[in-house]
Amino acid sequence: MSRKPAKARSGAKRAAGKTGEGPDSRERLLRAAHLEFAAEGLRGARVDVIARRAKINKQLIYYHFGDKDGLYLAVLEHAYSEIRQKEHDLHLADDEPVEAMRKLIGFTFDYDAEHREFVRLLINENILEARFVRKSKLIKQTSSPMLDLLRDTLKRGAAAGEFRGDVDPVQFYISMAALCFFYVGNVHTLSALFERDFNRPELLQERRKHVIDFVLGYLRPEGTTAAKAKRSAGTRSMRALPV
Amino acid sequence: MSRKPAKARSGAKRAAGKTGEGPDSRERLLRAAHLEFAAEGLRGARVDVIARRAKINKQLIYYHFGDKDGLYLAVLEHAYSEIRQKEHDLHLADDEPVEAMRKLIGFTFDYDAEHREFVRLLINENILEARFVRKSKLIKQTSSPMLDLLRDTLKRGAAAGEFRGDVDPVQFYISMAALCFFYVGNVHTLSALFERDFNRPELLQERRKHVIDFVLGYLRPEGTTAAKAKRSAGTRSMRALPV
Amino acid sequence: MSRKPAKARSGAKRAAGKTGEGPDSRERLLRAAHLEFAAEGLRGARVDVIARRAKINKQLIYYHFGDKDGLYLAVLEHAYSEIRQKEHDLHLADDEPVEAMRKLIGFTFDYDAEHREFVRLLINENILEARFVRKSKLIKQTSSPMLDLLRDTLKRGAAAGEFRGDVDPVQFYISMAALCFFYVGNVHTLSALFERDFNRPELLQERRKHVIDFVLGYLRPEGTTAAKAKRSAGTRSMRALPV
Amino acid sequence: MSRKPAKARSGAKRAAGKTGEGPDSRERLLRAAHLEFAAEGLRGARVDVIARRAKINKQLIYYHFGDKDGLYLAVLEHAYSEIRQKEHDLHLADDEPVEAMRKLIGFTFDYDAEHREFVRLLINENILEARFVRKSKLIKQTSSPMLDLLRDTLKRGAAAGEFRGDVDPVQFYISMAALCFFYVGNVHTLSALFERDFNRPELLQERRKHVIDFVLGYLRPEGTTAAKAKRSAGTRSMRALPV
DNA sequence: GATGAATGAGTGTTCATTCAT
DNA sequence: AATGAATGAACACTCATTCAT
Repeated sequence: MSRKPAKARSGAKRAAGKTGEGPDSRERLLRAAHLEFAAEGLRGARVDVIARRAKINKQLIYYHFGDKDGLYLAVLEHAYSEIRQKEHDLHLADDEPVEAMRKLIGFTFDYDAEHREFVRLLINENILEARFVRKSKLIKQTSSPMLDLLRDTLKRGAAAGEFRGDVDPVQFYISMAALCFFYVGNVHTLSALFERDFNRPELLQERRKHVIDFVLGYLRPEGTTAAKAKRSAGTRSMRALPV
Repeated sequence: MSRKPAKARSGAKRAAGKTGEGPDSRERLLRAAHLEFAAEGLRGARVDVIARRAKINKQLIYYHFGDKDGLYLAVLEHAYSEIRQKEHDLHLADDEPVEAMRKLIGFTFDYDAEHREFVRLLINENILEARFVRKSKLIKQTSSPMLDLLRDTLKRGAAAGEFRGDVDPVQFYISMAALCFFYVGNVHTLSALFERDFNRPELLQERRKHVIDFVLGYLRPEGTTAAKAKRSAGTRSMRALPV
Repeated sequence: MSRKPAKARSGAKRAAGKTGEGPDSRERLLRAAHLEFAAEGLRGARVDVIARRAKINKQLIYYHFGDKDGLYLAVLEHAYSEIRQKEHDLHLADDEPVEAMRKLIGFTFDYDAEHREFVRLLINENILEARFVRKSKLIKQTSSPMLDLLRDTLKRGAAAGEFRGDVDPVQFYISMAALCFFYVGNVHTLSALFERDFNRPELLQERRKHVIDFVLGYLRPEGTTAAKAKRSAGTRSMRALPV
Repeated sequence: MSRKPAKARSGAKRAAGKTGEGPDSRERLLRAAHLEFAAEGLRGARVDVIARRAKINKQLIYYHFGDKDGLYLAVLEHAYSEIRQKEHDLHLADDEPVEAMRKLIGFTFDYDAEHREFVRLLINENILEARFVRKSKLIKQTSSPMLDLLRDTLKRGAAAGEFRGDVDPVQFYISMAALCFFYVGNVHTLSALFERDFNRPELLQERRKHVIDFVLGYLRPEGTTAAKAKRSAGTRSMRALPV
């Protein structure tokens, strides 16, 4: 890592994807690096291990990405891109506010639960004080649409008398993300302290339900019964809002 | 060739505290290690750096703690102990439910915000899959009292008609911890994505208020106005529930 | 923290020999390691010293042999291979029994005397309780032919009435090896105790003669005069039977 | 070892033995050191391990023996002394030549077989090029009587027509020692190569018999039948001639 | 694109030895 | 005589990176 600065080749090429190289060594490399960086962190990850896992020669990493940092950034951008792509396919604006919110929370939870390497990657990026996210325009550009969407949903819900009216969208977004993310990210210490395995499917579902319940419980307008907010807490798979 | 890590010394002595040996190198060592492990993780932390910061000879680390892992475990246990000690001094059971809850949330948030190294340590411990927390009886033993206390507070609040009655204490605890912890732990990526500095004092206070609001909003019994739950959101510094 | 030794490279290549890479760093490495291990033992040998002597980068040792143990094993196998190779070129079976035996003893003595590092290596390997010899199939496989040859020679000699008939080949081999090996291996304490330098050429020759005399003296069939066994005790350089 | 030269306390005291200290910490220390040095060699032996095994404080070693080398020398001298003491109690001169020789060989073999740590110590001392034996007057002084005794026995045997007359006592001594010592010292590689466990009691006895047979076979005067030399090859426990 | 060999700067750990009491 | 704490100098091994082809 940053022992001697080298110039990364890629750039435009990186975005362009495969240029007809072997089967797809670049893809394999990114995948292997993603797993290794998630599991070990930037510093902990070993270039040799990544190369071995991707079944490529170590030098190729330097050829493609300049250095370890370059590879890490590529992995991070790739991971964000993937999510944004999936988000693009969702149409939350078409749903009613409560239903949209339910979907949003459920999807966020599910995505975190099913993509622990991604959660790990974000945790690691915070340990690095977001050094790479800050560097990447690509990543930052894609976060505003989701906030706009959330703001709109909250507004529609408040107008319909289904949500309370004093909700700050940014704080709300952070809270919702927190309720999902924290559980997945801290599952090991939680499991150790409470002496149960929070990764068991039943407990995951229990948590999922609780999170939806928790968020909708907060969103209730003053004087509203919670009962209404309770039906069909299990709707799944829509859209994730990564941190 | 394999080298076998030796066993660490002390134990009883460790708990007994300083024996009057001047500037107390052992204390300095733990403090320096805490900071280094929090900043760099177990693997990333450098034994040399810790020794230099503690102004002791590197070998002394091995003399006192056996190896790097031993030092890490000691730091972890020390960190948990410190909090438990502080908890012991608080008397949440003496307060009314709503007030107690307010204090609890406020303190949790404040503790996380003021002890980022501790938050980091826990994040890192999760990256290690809680390998060390699981190993430590000391740490696990001290988690149950706090859960009992929380359970009791929720029960009292529900009985008084101030809290909803269907709250699972464990899930609730995790959620409350999440709302505080996540903000501190992920402040860098959040700041980068939303392009503002979430560490600024005003934003910290705004978050603090939001978290209390969010939790109490959820706790409202059905049909209750949120207004009541809003007064005096600023009570500070009581008790933290670390993960 | 535990570090796991990596696996060594090559294998086939190792046997294949140099690939034309100039001064052949691998060869130099083995030679340097042989000397260092012989002089200092496995534990006492210093990787840095070996690297310096071989004029290569220390890391290369790990690249080629995995770890210090791997290098030691390679040296051991290389040393045995060399001898076996030399043995292959000798044709003891073509000689008359007494002459063959004389050659065999002389060569064993000479080889030990001229390859003290090899003697040292074996001594060291015994200190290690033959941990590496036991591990190596290569080494074990090549020991049986020489035993067969010895058995055959003894049989031929007995049939011709030149050797006694009750000789156990294994015990005999050990005894012959002992008479040569011990002198070389313990030359320093022997020299100190008897206050003379047993490494002086005349003393070496005296010993050589004595050993041949001793063995042939034992081999005499009952009732035979020793005189016959005495002629031409000086034949040299044929075949060594290392331990 | 020789990192900073320190002055050993002992000297006269060392020879004088205990001066009324604890139970016998000095004895325990020597015994523990003997085992550790035999097993690991001078360099390989660990001062901490010795201290732990002897159940004394590490510093005491430095108090008593100055440094590691001093302790090693003390162990070596102690080991030699012990044997000389035992030798003193034997009265080989009283036996008939053949019987005396038989006893001598048997005892040498038995002593080596039963005191492998001593064998190891000597091997190690040779690796050190007899640096310490050479330094020690005590050790050298005690080797001549045994050579005189051997010379006398050979002379008596030759005069009686029971031994050949051309035997060099020094070479003979070395050969006899070799036949015993080598087997014990190289038992591990021998066992590995011949794929049997040469430490098994039956094989030890077989070897013992062979060695006596071998030596007496050599000693036969010209024209003598071996049969005579064969009776009662099993007499035991008399006197050892260490190297 | 792709590869094997090579390298310098660490990195955790060990060890004999000394200090202060 | 005895002890716990402290230290400097190694030491085996690792890792990101570059060279030559």
